[in-house]
Amino acid sequence: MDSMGKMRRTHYCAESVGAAVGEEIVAAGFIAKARDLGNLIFADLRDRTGILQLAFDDGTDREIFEKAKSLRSEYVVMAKGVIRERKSKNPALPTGNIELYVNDLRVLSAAETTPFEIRDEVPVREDLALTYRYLELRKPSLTNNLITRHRIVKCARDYFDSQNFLEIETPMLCRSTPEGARDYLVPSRVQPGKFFCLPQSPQQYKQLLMIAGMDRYMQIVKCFRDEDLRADRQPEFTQIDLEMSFADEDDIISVNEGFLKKLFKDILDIDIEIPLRRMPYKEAMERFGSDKPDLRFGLELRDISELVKDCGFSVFKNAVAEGGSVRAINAKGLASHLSRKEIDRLAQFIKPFKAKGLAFTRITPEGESSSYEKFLTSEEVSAVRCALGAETGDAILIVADSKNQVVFDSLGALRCEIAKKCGLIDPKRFELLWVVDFPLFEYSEEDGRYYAKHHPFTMPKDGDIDKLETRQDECYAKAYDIVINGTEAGGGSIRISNPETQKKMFRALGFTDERARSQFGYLIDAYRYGAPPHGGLAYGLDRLVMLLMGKESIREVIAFPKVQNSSELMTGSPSEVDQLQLDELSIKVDIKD
RNA sequence: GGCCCGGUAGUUCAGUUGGUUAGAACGCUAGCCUGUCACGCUAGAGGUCGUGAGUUCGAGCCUCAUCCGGGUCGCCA
Repeated sequence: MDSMGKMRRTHYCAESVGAAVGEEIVAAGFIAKARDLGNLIFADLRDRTGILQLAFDDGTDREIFEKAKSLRSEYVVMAKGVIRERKSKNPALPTGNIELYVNDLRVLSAAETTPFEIRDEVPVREDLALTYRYLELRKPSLTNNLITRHRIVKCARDYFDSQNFLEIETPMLCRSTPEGARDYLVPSRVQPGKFFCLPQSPQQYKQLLMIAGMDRYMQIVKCFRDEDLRADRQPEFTQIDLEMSFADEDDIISVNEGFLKKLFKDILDIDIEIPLRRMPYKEAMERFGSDKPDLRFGLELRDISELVKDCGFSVFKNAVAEGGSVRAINAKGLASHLSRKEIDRLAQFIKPFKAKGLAFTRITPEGESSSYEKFLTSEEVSAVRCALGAETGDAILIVADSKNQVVFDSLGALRCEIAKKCGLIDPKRFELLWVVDFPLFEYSEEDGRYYAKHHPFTMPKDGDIDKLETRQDECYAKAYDIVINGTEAGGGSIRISNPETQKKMFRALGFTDERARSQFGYLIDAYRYGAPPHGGLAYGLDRLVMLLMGKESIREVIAFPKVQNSSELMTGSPSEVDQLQLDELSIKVDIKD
């Protein structure tokens, strides 16, 4: 093995295009690929910026040439040489017109054959890749994801700094509060039997920072939720968290539209039009069956309850009679994509959303078929078709249920599934919108009580404050979500800053004064000493990066992600700990089967 | 906790109705090669078919259990 000695890098690989032909430079990195042609050797040198081709030939010093012959993939080297034009260019490579004609080569570290090839083109089983994540991260695509993530974080810091936000850190060891996601607990050694929890978000601290007069706060902050994982969910994730004083909904939204505009310009060179569209929650549900609608394609829902409430198809009739609805999607021009077999598959697809079935009509040039029209009068059939604008080539898909939520959930999921399967989504397109006017409460039939849809500090709409304790189902919230391509990228609300309103809110949620005081006493007290009106928003940074990079999984934009059972395969966490550690923390483990 | 999909060479995969010695590509090793860049050519090594039971004359293939990974519903104020 060689040592670097006094040799130091002068250029990153991709930067070498800026060097003059004939200039002597030093580059360093990993050997991506060595090609030995006999008396001519090429080696692709890779660093985080890209590839630079190293060249050795019969003009090369014999000792260096022999060393070059020994190069294998992933060897770590430092190479000094002269930039020269290539005899045969490679237009696929940014540095494809030049190469480094090496006159000094230091092999700094050899490498065993890696468990998988370090190439984007070769897919690797995910658990294997994650076990050797440090190798997978060498792949240019993964490297690029982390670089872009860095640029997004920097963009956020720069923008919010320019808008007078202060970045302030909040504690990672917090007080546990029930409701919401499960907490990760941290035992206190000095107070046996007591626990900290890791923050699900710095929500209460940032509100207290407003009361502290910090005026505008932001933080790039890790958050923790002990819930099951998904493609877009990790138990630890990062938020761009912010809060501002003397602000109402419009102020928060407009500051953030400035951020989003800069973000899309800086990262993707896309000009997004602001102000963004705003859509009330109710409209989002009725048109798209979702509170995070993907607006890159149509397939909107239509309520046909009125048209079929008296029809001869009992499924439709009963759904309406029992207080639910019958809603339809016209899959315009997709009848040929949606074969009987495919429709059967879709009927299975919506089962988890509790839909009992999927009614359909296919209108193809070859003929028509329908699962329900035979039960309807010809007037009813044409009324439905007319309402949906159905014509030859279309397929009508209908879900009926006595619970509207079931209809929304299944059709909402269905329209996304159809769009994905039929290729209706342009991957280069970005559709951003604010979903606003959320209900303040959510009723849990299981528990027989209302829960805060957002959190218990969310300000009701002006005018709804008097209804808090009597008509919970009619109360709306000063809350808003930023939705990008059907993904909730962030959300926030205006907070209650009046102690009287907060008291009402707790009562509406069924909290006794004592329970509110024991859980949130410090916060209730704080609002007694002067609180500016304030509100804020938090982005899911990982999701934002994933969306901007067009990635399918959040794991692709996190350096060391966890897998579905929340393990980290590389280090093997979580793990058992030494009995001494447990004893010191007064913890007894009792595993139930 | 439920449902669905997957696990075969270092990697990505194929493997017919259960039937001889389990294949391919890439990678790896060795040799040749002066313009390659998915280099080319020649030769070679490399397999507990995730694991454990069971059915069978015979299991990569069928059954059961289990482990690992992915997707999803519940869950995520």
